Amino acid sequence: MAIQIPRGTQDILPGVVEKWQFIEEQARDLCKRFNYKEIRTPIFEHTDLFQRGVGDTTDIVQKEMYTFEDRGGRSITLRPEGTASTVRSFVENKMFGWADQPVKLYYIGPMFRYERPQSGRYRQFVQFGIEALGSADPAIDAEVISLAMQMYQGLGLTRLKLIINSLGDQESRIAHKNALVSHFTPHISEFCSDCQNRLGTNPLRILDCKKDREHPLMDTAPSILDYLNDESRVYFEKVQDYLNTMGIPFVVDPGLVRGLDYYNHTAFEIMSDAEGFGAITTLSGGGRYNGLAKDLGGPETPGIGFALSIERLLLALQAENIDLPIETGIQCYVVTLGEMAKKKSIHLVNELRKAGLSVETDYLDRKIKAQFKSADRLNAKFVIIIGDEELERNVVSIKDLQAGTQEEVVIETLVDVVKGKLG
RNA sequence: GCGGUCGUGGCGAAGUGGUUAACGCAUCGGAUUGUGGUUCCGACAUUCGAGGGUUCGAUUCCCUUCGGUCGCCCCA
Repeated sequence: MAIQIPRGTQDILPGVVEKWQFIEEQARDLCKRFNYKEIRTPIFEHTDLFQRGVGDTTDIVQKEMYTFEDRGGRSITLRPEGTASTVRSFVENKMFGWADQPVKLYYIGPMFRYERPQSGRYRQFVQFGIEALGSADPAIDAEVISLAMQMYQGLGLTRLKLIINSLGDQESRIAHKNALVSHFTPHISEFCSDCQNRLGTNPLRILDCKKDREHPLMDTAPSILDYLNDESRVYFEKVQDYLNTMGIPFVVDPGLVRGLDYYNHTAFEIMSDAEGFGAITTLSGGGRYNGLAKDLGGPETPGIGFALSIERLLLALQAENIDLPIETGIQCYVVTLGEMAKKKSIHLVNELRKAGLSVETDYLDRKIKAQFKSADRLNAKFVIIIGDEELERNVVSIKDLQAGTQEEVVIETLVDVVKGKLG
């Protein structure tokens, strides 16, 4: 039996890869406009990075990492997300000392999580993400959110829902956490086993639980928004102000809890509410992580970022019936008839390509009819016909496939004539 | 990690415990000996995901396994 692709991965083949290229171009273009520079970090890192960066209690670290020992006995992990690597690189390369601050970076690349695949979820998936390090200005939070929204809107998506929340600073978080513990503790036995564990590890996540959603204590649970200290509250208000100023609609959801430990202050998620979308409606997520650089051994540096998955973006496009303007087709197809013509065509094809044109020809010794069929299927603008008969007169024929017209030109002028026709 | 569902030619898709596994698309050849997208004719699965079992006989029944797909958990 032939070897199969590993579970949860996919081959992206011609015909679809053009969509990926288009989206990646859009992302790069967008980053250029927002002045984010690309960073490329390794696909694998030391396992410690994610344990410390993403957080030991998170599902990602506890059950989803691709971890292995290399031949030198080091514990290595395929990156499950991009922020930890980016901040590691920021610290390691002392970017905090760069002249231009804040440092604004973006990445596009594969991430790996060991999960059961389903619609919109793969074991290897591609994230496009940005990180802005070195600024604690709420305007940067708004900028990151704006870039994320523009990425989707620029591709034509409309069924978008932006949800934001504030997780507050350290002080606020502790106050809220204590309030949650005292709220849930008396009745914790009525909750699912996951939630009973969460009470000790990360009580915030109880609010996220789908199973216990109906429990009366959920609605009355203390909201983080009521525990924000003045500084955190003002910060969050400013972020909202800026979003309003830019005309970006959003909903504040105090229940929005991001699954990674490093988040504080602003957290946001963009979802699709398009019909026919799968169960997973989150298109992207992001937030602020002011303590992360320090946790990873660098100076205290504020940071914020977000990441989106290209796979889910494609699903969203499909759900909204949006076709990307993908260009297919070639400019010339060279049809040959006869031995002499074949030999001559090799040269002409090469000349046309050197002149910058996209050109294809037959390599299967097919009959004329089949060669024309190929040209048609390849969506060629022109068919250039080279036959022994023409060669004797030093000409070739050019046929415009769309118009159906055909004319003869002197061989030496072919390249110029074709270029002229293509404008 | 748990559950539902599915697995037949390049693709889509019928089908039945029994001698030749429908059909559609695509492909190739011919009608049209040097001209495409239409039409007509012809060709194209020692084989029904893999392994094992039941049976005189299995693609069809059973078990195992791998994979797709959808959902739970969680996330992008």
